Amino acid sequence: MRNPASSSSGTKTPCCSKVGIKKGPWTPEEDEVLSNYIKREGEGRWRTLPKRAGLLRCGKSCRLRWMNYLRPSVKRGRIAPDEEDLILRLHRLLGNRWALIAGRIPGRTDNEIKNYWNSHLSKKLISQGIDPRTHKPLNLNPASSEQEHDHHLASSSNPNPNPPPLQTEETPYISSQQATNFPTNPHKNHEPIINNDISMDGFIINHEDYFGHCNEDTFSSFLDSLINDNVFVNQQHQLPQLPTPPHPHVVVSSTHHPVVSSSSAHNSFNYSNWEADQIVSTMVALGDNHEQTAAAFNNHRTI
DNA sequence: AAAACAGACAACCGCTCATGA
DNA sequence: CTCATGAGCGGTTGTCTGTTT
Repeated sequence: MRNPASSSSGTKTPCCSKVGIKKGPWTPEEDEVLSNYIKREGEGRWRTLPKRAGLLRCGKSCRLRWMNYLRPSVKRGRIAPDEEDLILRLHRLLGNRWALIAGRIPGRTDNEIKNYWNSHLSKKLISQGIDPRTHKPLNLNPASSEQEHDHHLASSSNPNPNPPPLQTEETPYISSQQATNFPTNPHKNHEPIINNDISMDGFIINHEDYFGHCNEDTFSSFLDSLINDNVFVNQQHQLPQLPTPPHPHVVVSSTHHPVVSSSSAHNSFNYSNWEADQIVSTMVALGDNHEQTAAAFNNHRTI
């Protein structure tokens, strides 16, 4: 890991430039101190936490260590194939919104997913001829792009044609607890410019019409629906029925976060249903631009 | 056995947003 | 309304580790 004594970039001003603040990898002793303190006092007040806990770290570093490594809910180990598939689908919808994606994958952190994407999935997509940023075929040939696109989408979204059952003891897909972890403050910087009207496959989608009334819960519900594969079933070439609460498949918890019942996730999720038909029709209906979709939701959430 | 290389991932950094004074 | 502060996010860096030459 990093050498604690060395700074990665000489000219940058670190957040914790104070003398005596330790950097670099955490020791088991530091982990224990931090864990014990947070278990005792709870999370939050990160800026002052190091001093109160007796750690020579900056608050940011403590928060990161806790969130990405020490939290009891953090799941260690390899990314399972079903998790990978979910990451792929969510990335298609959301782009590099790692925190948002992580919020949908139990026990995984944004950092972990980001690392996995950069080291595994992006390369995997490239090897399949897919642009990992746009999820569209590389070297687009306008004449055959759609067909090729569909083909690649099908193969990328489900690399294994006969996957094992998704819901297992080891890999719960979306727990109700996880569903309630939907971030309350989705990051909003770096949002793309939104085309108000997207024309694709003969449809005109106006975000004012379709997303103008959406709020965060709606977006969350919508994601849940996509994950649970219950929005576009039997909807070929129809505009998506963006769930306007109350959505029949979403239980809104007391914290106003939609909850996907595990049984629902279990029973309704089926790899075959997530084949090209579903995903492609979804994205076609949405203009096949996950960033625009997500941005549209975010953009109008506050209006 | 040693060096070179590549992959994995923990950690850092700067930026943005939310909130309260 | 403005400013300061805290928190969270995504991009990037740097080190460790395993593999290849």
